[in-house]
Amino acid sequence: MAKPPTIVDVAHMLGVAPSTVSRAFNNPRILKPDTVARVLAKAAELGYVPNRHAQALTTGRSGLVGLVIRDVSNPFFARAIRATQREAERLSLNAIVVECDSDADREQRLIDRVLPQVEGLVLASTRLSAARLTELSRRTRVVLVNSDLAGFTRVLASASEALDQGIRLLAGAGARKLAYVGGPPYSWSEAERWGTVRRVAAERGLAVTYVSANMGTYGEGRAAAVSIAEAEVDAVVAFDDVIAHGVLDGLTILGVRVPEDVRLLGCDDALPIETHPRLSTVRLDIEQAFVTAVRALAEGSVSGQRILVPGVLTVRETT
Amino acid sequence: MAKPPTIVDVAHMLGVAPSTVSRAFNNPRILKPDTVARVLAKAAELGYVPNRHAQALTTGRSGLVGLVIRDVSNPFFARAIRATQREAERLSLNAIVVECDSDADREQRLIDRVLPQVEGLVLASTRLSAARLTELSRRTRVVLVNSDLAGFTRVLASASEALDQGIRLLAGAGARKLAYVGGPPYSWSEAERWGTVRRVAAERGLAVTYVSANMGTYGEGRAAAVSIAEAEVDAVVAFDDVIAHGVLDGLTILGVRVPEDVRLLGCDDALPIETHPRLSTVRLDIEQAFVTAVRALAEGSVSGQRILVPGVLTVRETT
DNA sequence: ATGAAAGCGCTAACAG
DNA sequence: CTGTTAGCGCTTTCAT
Repeated sequence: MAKPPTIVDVAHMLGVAPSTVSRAFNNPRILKPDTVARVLAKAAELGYVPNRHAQALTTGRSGLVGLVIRDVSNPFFARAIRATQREAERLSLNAIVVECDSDADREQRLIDRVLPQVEGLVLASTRLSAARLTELSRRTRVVLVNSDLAGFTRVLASASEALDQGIRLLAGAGARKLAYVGGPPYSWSEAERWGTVRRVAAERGLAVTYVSANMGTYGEGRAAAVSIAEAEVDAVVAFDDVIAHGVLDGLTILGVRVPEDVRLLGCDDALPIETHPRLSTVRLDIEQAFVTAVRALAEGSVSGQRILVPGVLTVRETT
Repeated sequence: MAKPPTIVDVAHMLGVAPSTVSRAFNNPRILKPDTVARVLAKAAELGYVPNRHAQALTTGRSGLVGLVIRDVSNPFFARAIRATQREAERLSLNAIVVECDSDADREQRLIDRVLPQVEGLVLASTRLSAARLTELSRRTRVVLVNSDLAGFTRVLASASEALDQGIRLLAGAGARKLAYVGGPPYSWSEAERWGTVRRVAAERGLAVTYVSANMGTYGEGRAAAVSIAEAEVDAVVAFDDVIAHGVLDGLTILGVRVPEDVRLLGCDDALPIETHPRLSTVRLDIEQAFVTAVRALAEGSVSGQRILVPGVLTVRETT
């Protein structure tokens, strides 16, 4: 692994100053076009590539953003990672992905570790307290996704409107008793979804049973099917698709037919596989949300604005 | 965002040399314990954190490794990302994740972009040619996962043995005609799995039909069910679980019962959800594979060794 | 339009 | 044990 050529090597070979080489890359317009061409040609010939560490040291810009998520195995985050990376790429940035397991202390620790290398952080469904976030935002740029804290720039992938539509659809089909299978407590998404379900159900005069699936796993969803069957509801709204599929499987095992006996609505639409019957869900525009977040980071707008990205109701076979 | 304190600030406040502060962090044993304590205390008081860009510039070590994968939405890679990140964390490294869509040119381009910032690269199922990889390995450390190129350090998550067992199980249960639904062509995993299926089938005197699912999607698996049903096989081995579930769904739609009419075996065991009936599969030790890869990178062993990590047959309800 | 020189924050000889 | 002194490779005034 030979030591790569530096800006000085290129300069010497051409009999120009190192600063000229630097300018050929960063500010070519102030140079004579011919000079730029010669520098670029020689650089290519030598295989010169700017040393990002040196650049970072002088400019303070590392070209890195951090993406902090809870759980890589949740398909929601696959779409999040992809969108973040694509947008970063477009902005000549790279993304560091950090998984923190819904554990605030671990999250803080990992953030402290990446902090010195990144230009900014996208925090998805963070568990950090407002105080810690305020402290953090003094050290780096921060954009929140799916956390609604005033004062911070935040992007919210909202299911509310689509969920409203979905419940009206359920009610229109004759549903009178509803179950909502909730996800991670204290998260903004959970608050929004449960809030919407409760409100719309009340408006329509539907009864609602709350069943919890705190960790948001498939197994919890399947276990929840038991209480759901006991409650004799006509429809189930699940926090997300993973839970919804658990419920679907659990219900099937118990001999409850979907959608004939019970209708089922999920949320996210991120699974790499479908099932039979195909799950009706709220398709969240996760890509849009994370692209927006990365852009806000890059623009460095300390705007503190609140951006809502609505999902759309996607009716398939379980409603 | 105030400018953070530097090593010089800490040194001045204590009346010691900057190098002493540096040593208190990097080589405390050569310092008087009392000195170390004073430096660390003052550093903590000022909120001093080493500037990684400066460190990277002087030492040449950025504390970053790159993980290059094909497709974040494939659950295989969720386990890969998690394992890589955990092991990196343990080694005081951070991981940059890059998704390249099974496209060699895009892969090369993205690699060139991260190259200047990383200490090494883990390439999972790379599409890069041996020539390009050789060229790459002159510029940075490279460890391959699921690519078997002599001369490179490589870790292979092998399904062969477990698949062999699985097929014998299928044959023991009376299967005579087999279908194999293949995944991404030219990949090592595909070659290994298809090779094993063909070999073991021949040994046992089973007929084998090859059906392809090049992109490895659920939809292709479901589509493949048609040819599978036509071929009137008794058992199906799928390249991975995503495809297997597509096949399962497709077969169900066609009225073919699993496992009563056709038995089904997947590979990977990485899905965040289960289905009904639960899929029998080969559980790959993806964590072990990527942990090993990261460690090999960090150790910088230019060993070029070939490490096999076997999977285990996991019998559930479809065989 | 280009060169010279200083400095980003840190580490690593080399002294003592 | 600790201080002094050079850089690492690049950008950026300030000159010319």
